[in-house]
Amino acid sequence: MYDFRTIEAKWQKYWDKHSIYSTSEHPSKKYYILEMYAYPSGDLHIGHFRNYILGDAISRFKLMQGYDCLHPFGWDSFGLPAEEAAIKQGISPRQWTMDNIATSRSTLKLMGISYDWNREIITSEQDYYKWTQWLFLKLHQRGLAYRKSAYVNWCPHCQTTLANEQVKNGECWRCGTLVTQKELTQWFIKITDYAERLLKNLDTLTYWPERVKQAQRYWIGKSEGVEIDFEYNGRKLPVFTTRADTIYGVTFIAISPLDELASEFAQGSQEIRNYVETAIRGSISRGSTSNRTDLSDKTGIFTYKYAVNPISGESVPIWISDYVLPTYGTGVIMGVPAHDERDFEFSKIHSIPIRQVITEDRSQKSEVRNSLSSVLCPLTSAYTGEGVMVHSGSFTGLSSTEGREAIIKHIKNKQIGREKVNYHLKDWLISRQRYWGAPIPIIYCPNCNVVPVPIEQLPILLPSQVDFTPKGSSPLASVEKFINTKCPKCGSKAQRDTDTMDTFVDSSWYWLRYLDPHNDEAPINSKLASEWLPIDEYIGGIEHATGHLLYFRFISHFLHNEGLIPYEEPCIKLFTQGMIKDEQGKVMSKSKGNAVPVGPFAKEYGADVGRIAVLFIGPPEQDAEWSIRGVAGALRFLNRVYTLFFANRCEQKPLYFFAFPAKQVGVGGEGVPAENKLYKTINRVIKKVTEDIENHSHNTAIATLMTLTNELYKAQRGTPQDEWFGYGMQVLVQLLAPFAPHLSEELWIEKLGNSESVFKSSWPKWEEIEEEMATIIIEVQGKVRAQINLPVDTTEQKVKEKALQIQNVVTRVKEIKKVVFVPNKLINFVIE
RNA sequence: GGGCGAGUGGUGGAAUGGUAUACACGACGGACUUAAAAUCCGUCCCCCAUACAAACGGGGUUAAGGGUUCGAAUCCCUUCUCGCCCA
Repeated sequence: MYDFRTIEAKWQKYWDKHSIYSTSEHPSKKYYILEMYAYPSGDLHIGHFRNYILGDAISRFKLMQGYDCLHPFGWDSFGLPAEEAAIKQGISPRQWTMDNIATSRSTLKLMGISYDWNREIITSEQDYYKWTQWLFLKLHQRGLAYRKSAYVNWCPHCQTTLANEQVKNGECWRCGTLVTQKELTQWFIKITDYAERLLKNLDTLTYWPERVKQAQRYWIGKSEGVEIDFEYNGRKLPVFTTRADTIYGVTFIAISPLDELASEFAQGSQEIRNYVETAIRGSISRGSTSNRTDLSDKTGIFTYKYAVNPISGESVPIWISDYVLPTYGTGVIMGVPAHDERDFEFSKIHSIPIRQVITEDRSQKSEVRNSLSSVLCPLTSAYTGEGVMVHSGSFTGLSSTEGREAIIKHIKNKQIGREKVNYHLKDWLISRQRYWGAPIPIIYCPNCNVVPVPIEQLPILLPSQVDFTPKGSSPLASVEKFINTKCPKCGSKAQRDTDTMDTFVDSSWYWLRYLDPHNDEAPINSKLASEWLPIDEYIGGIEHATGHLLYFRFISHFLHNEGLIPYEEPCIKLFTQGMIKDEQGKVMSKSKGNAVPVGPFAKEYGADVGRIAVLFIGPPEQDAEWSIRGVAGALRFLNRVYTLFFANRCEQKPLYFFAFPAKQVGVGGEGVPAENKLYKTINRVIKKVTEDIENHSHNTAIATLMTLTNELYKAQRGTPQDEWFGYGMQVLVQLLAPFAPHLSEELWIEKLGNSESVFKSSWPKWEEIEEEMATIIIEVQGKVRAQINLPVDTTEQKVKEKALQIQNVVTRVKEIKKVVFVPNKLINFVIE
């Protein structure tokens, strides 16, 4: 067993000393490879590690291909767990955070990840969050940060508000507590201004996984429709719908309990008041603003009020129901039970009439009119498809499409409505009532109202002596020294905003800070941005599809708009790696207690073994089960590679003395023995491994290297020694370097006698060897019966002749009906 | 409920229209060893095959069933199971 402890420590030191991973000041052929940075919650586990090792293999591969790589790392170090730890353990959040960073950083170093540590960033340090505050001010300056009072998602456990993207199935993304609604005045970022571009640009992201793009499309959720003004008591009651063609099927109006009108109705009736209050508290159902709730438990209450349908002139009852989302459309919906599933359910529960006004299209419209009676049969479920309008006044007989157009025209003429586009995407709520985050740089002045902190006064520092115990308001609110300040405009006594920013603000722009992390003049260096952007490849978890990756794109669009960066879209290729699960199939995480920490693992088995084990486990985009069994295989493989370098496995005579004359090494050398079997294998391996790394099929790349190792063992046994053996050894070490860098470096320098790092060597090139012979499969009726070796490009006639000489073939073939011939591959005789 | 993805040996997985099961794990056998571990070498889908054994023989097999094709793990349809996302 090779001594990985000595070898790994030795080369890590060597790489450090020779600054092998430091980034070029100005790249000539750049490759910006980025892995999602980490939240420092203790030590890293195998699940995190998979992400970094993937990126590291690619980065080293690109390095050897002659790219100037930018491969940085940093810490997403603001956030709740630091505060919780502080409350429990009594150490300061900053201390806890910095300790965790130190542990995790040393683990990454132990695993030999090729980060340029000079560019490390820590979002909770003032030299970073100063610029997060700058970003907020910039957004504010452009009118994209605004304050409003609204019902917002509130996590009772974390005692803070949450963005829509942080509510999963009505539960808090961090702690799983049921999210309720609370009315608060908060800061929002107007991401909806960019909704259209964020949506449209998805089509240009060729190298993003389809499922991420699809998730973002759904999340942005564009729907084109109309707003139609119903009338209540002389007031306009606009409703949004994408199905104006169903307007004659409206049998009720439903408004959200959070709507103003609902509270107005509540004042007149104890019963309604009770309902509205319960609904708001969220105890009736999962009252998140982002989800229309379960179909099964739609509650509601009739108000005994009626609205007028402006097109049919009918009176329709007004209901209050919690299945109406306050934030979607106008917060008021027209209920068309015959043609909307949710309305149908609601009608069934509350015995509201159902009226069908669309019938399936039967191309002959006259036939439709004749069969109107059939429409009167009660529906057993909503018909949500398109069709032909019936019972729709003067619109009867039009198709859904024609009907929508006609109705739009009609409401425009009569000024009772307008065309409207709606999005599911909502503005980004960023205020958090917690301590460990970037303070919002806003001052409230009794005279000047809301005043942004002037940029030159940044950073607004987090005070250190604070009571973090959650009280439902920000811990900063009780720090007199922090809140009391002077108005930057008029100089009178004023108070600071006491909330901190969502940590997703920090992570929306960190990838830009890596370009020039120590710049204290500006957050972003535009010149460097033009040299390094866009990110060539970004690697991270799929769970960020509609959170981070949306904010990340949005902020990139915004900064592009500001002329600070050259591209709208931040990254060309996105790779989402699968999760690591335990043997019970549960996702590995610290909170579940099944996390395998990387640090102790590396000390016991070695970094290279861990790297190979993780990469060989399966296709990187798929989930994988972590098992210690895979480690044994990785260890055995690396040991076999190492042992290959010692004659008869006695550690005296290194084998490199077999040497490989320079003129023969590589492509197109004189007298290349193309007929040599080992030479052919080597070239096939170079090609396969190169292509596999490019496609991120690291598992099969390693399998191919195992095959090469096995072949070299066979060659080593053979006598006389194969003259290409030495070349094979050299190639093996180079191809292995991205995966097992320490061992490769050891063998490259100490055993192969090179004077410079293997990462300074250039990636082996392969020669396409013209095969002289081809193996041709012989099939009868599509079943394999034989195979023969023939010179390449043998004609169909010749192959046929040869094939029919084979016993196994000729006995089956009597009358040939057809012959399928694929040159150099296959011949198939069809007989019946 | 909707959308997307997956289902291949004892296990992780390879093969994306042309020799199914590469590579590894594991198991078994052999070599080495006083012995063990380690290491090296080899065997391992099912049936024909119920005396034992058996391939350079035949047949079958990629969740189940059907279809397209000279030829399907791969493309299409139906069903089942699992996973993720959205409701």
